[in-house]
Formats: sequence, C-alpha cells, structure tokens
Amino acid sequence: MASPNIKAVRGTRDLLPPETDLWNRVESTARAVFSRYGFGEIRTPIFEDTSLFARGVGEETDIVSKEMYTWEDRARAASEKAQSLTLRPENTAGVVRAYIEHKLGDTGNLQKLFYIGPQFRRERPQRGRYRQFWQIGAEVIGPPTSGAESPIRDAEILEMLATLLDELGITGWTLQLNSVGSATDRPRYVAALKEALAPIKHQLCPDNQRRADTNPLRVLDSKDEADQDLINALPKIADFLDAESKSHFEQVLAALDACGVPYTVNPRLVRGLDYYTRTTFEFSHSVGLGSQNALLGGGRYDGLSEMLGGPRAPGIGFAIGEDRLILTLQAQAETAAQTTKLDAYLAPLGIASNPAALSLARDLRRQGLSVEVGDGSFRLKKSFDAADKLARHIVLLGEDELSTNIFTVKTFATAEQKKIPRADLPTHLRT
RNA sequence: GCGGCUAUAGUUCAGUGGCAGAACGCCGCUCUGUGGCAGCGGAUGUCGUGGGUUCGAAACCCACUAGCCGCCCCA
Repeated sequence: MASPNIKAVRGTRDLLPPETDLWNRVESTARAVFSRYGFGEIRTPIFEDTSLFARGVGEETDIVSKEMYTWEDRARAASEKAQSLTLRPENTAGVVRAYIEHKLGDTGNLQKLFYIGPQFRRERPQRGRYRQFWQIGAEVIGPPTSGAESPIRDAEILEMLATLLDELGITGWTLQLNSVGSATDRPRYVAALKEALAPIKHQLCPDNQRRADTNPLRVLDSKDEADQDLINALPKIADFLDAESKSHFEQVLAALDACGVPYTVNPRLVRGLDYYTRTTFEFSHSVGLGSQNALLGGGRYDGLSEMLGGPRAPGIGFAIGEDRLILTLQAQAETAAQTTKLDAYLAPLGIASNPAALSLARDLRRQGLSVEVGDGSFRLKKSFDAADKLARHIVLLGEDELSTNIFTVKTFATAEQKKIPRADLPTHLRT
C-alpha cells in the first residue's frame, strides 16, 4: 500500500472556519474586558529553559515530572552553550520570569498582564484535553508596596472573570474558592493530613491509599462515594491558616459579597502547582466537558518570584482553558445561530453583469462590508440558494439595475424586498 | 502512564461471513428576473492502517493508529 498520509500528531488539531470565528470572538471579548480592567498584553516565548518550570511549577508535580516536551538544545558553535529547553506547559512561570528579567518591579507599579497562547503537555488526549491547548490568562504582580498582595486584587480578578464569562454567554458557571495558606501553613497542613490519614488509610479505596502516601492533598479531591465521610472528617486547611492569611481570605470574600459575585468556599479545593499560596479558585461548568469540567483555575503565588531568583513580588493570576471554553459555548448551542453571515451576496444575472458585480463588491468591501460575489452563469434560483447560506441580503444585478443604478435587495430574515439606489446600499446592507 | 468502548459516504448511523446501505446534506433536471416546497435523476466510499484466517472478510483473529469514556492529572 502507498505510504500513509501525514496527519496532525496525536493531541493536536486544526481549527477551521467557521469554528475559528468563535475562537476570535472569545479572544476579542477577553481583550476588551481585560483592557477595561487595565491589563496589557504580554507575549512570552513558547519554549523556555527547562529549569524555569522545574523551579516554578515544581519538580514533583506531574506536569514537570511526566508531561513536559523537553529536549537538549545542542551547542552548534563553541560560543554557544548546550541547554535543556521545554515547550511551556503553562504561562505563569514565563510571565514571572519576564517580570524579573525586565525589572518590571523597579517601576514600583502594579503590573497587570494578560496573555493568549498555546501551551503543551504530553497527556493522554481526551475531550477538552489536548497536547497543544490554548490558555487565556492574566497575572497581577508587583512589589509589596504596589498593593499586589491586597485582597482587593484577588476579588477584582474574580469579579473580572465572572464578567468575562457572562459577556461570553457562558451560563451556569460556578466559582469555588479556598485558601491554601502561606508558604509555611501549607507544609504544616500536609503533615497533619498525613498523620490523620495514617490510621484510616486501610478503609479508603486503593486510589486514595496511594494518594495518602504520594500526594495527600489529592485525597481531598477524590470523587469516591464511599470515602466521602472519612474525607470530610479530615483536618481542614482553614484551621491551619495563620492570622494574616485568614484575614486576607475574609477580605476577599467580603469584597466578592459586595460585588454580588456568587461563590462557594470549598475547603477541599486543592491545586496541583507548587507555587500557589493563599487564595486558590476554579470556575467550572457541567455542560459539554465530560470529566474535564474545570473551565479555568488560578490563585495567588506570593513566593514565586523569589523561587525564580527574583525580588519579592506577590501576585495572583488565572488561566482559562480556551479549548474547554469553546466546547462549553458549543454545547450551549450558542454557536449554530451565531455563525456569522456575510452582509451581502451579489447575484449577477448573466455573465454580462459580472464586471459590474465585482466592481460593486469592491466598493462595498472598501466600505467595510463583507460581501460574496456569485457569477452570472448561475440561474437566479441557484443564486438565492447560495446567497441564503452565506449572507443576510441578496443584491440582484440585472439589466434594469445596471442601467438605473437602483438595485433590488432582498433581506432573508424578513423576506422583504426593496429597490435601493447604489449610494444607499452600504447603509441598507449593514442592517 | 493505566483500564474500557469505538472507527463504514460530507454528517449521523445501519449492516455478525456471500452484490456497500439509509436518512440528512451535496450536485443536476423539471425551472434564464425571485430561493426554501415538490417530482425525477446522480455522485457519494482506500469500510481507520497493515497483516492473518477463509472459496469468499466491512464483519472473525493479531498488530498499529486515532477518537471517545473512566482513572491519573489539570485548563
């Protein structure tokens, strides 16, 4: 047999029209919302020094230990150094690296940065989970004197996300949040958790027995029905927060209440990345995503800059799984009706009208209208068929129209037909 | 990375060893100044890929690939 066709590699995919219209709508809505909150765009490289992720995301996390696309970049000249490079599995570490590298903290100002771009993790693909996937994210970071640590930043981010999801037309999202405490609270809690798990471990399901040893925080995430009572009886992170973290979290909640953003505090919400401190959160949605129901997640990372060798720079950020957002929108059937139609379809009647049709199309397109042009060999009936699929109006160009410069325009939605002078066409077709 | 299910026309799917099918969609004609209806006609295709069993394989067996579901993890 002939050699097999080359196909998109596992876990990657092509995005084609009309679906790309939806992607563009999501991205432009995100940009518009972000700019109202004072965020500016940052674009960081798609690959970075491997140690950035090892130190930032955490050597022990699954992302770093099993899922990264890493390769040795060989030195090709004596003046170059060989180094290990990695396709970014997330974008926060890169943003913080850039913050440090460009001394953005020296301005003394709070930095509000957003990004939109592909990320890479070598996981088994599934619905809503791809090896190249897209994240829309934002970070608020700055020196402590800039107010980067303030609970109002946490609440502002969460309120902004609620607004963004609403404007995108995502209905029925839920926000869960929790505080995982300071960098010292967390190890104390993990120790207490291990201690509490030791005597009851044998009563748990095999999965949870394994987690109890390897990653006790993950036990809290378990969906195993039979284990729920035991899990609920485990120590709560809230009891291990120092006074400052506790008060910080309370202020976040108070600000959310004031804004009317609905949320539930979930003391069992834990996140896998090592850098998270204090506020962590997750927006989820039940429609269209199967088991990958987290739309976006994020949290505070007050120690990340120092972990990367930078100055003290508390911050908070989030990452939206754009692929999942799109799936949810599609599942909500928002899309079928929203596939964007062109403003007009120009139907020349007979090949003699073709030049005039193209000339009219040029005028209309230059005035910003979206226009498709038929060709005069089509019969009128066929033009109507083609036009109705593509456009909101059909403009007929026959002998009458060309001699009078008054065009016959039919609007599909209303079945209304009018005679429109050429000068008025742009206005009429925009409606 | 682990366990399971699936892969047939553009789409959704039927087809358990004997001619490759249905619906929708698509194309043409009835029908060269008004479409969506109707009638008639047409094309759908390496049956995921490669191998094997068999007189004969879309079907049975093996391997591979991909997708989906669950786990793991996370967005």
